[in-house]
Amino acid sequence: MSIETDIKQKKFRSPFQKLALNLVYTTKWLEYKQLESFKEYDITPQQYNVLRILRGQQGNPIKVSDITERMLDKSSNTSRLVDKLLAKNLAKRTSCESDRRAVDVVITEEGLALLKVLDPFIEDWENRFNIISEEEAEQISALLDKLRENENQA
Amino acid sequence: MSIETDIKQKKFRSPFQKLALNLVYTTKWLEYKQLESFKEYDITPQQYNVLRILRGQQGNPIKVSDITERMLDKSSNTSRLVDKLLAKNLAKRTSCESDRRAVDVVITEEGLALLKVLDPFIEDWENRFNIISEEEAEQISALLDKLRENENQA
DNA sequence: TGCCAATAGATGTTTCTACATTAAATGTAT
DNA sequence: ATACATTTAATGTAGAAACATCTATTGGCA
Repeated sequence: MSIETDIKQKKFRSPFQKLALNLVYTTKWLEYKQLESFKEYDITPQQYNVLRILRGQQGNPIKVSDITERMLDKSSNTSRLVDKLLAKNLAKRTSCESDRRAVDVVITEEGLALLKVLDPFIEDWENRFNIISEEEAEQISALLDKLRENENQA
Repeated sequence: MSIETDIKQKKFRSPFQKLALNLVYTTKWLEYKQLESFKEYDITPQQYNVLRILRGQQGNPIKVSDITERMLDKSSNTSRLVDKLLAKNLAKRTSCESDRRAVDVVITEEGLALLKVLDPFIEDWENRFNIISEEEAEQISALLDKLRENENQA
């Protein structure tokens, strides 16, 4: 369905306004789908994001602040997210020797196992994107990067 | 900055995964910018969304359920959002005569005045999108619409 | 008409987010 | 070496979101 139909708005101030609304709308839609898939595994998209970052470390510990750097939502409270993962035995926390302020986090076997269960779900809804071509996907990505370019301007 | 740098991830499973992450990341960035602009006017992006819908009615009342239909985030609790607007005298609520379950909502002069103050901010950050062409903006919008197409599949 | 499902919106509750503050450890400049 | 700013993570708190439930009203139909 077109964004016009979805939010029942016929006219937009500009193609840029339309794009901004469409970006927000499409992302909400995407997050909602994701939330739905994850619900039965009792994990939130944010927690999943952290888990995937941990897996990406391939066994190496990573500091809480470095997790934050890699997150999609950098304003989220990583410390408490890690708490949640600990409570479910999906991650381990050990104090960092080289810097005793820092805390090292590692994914557990249980965490890896959960990701393995979730992977097909994720791939499924990523594959839905096949409705557009790989080139188009790359192109949108590049344009999105461009939109964020003048971040520190004005 | 490229999404690779922003989330410190060099490789993606596919251009589709990269796009999915970029969509979420870019929208978070956008919402954060918006939140920042609105903060000094003590209004949230959601409340702003409702206010704009009310203004779009050009003086005609609109039911709470119809507001929800037009919102970007349809899962939000419109009833309480309207409460917030009432508390700030930005909207009025009257019971609907034809259906006593329903509630009619109208924007106040104060609400219109606030929107008028906010408009330039919004236009400013929409105009940043000028970094891409109008055609490109339209094209991304169209592709986003396409991505949401198979909503009810699988 | 009377019954029951459906709808509209309000409200209760738990969890999460945003933001500020705190506490400990480290870096740095004198 | 000491003082002070900075960094790192945890925590406190107010407000918001997510989700279920409740109440009132309406619509449909036997």
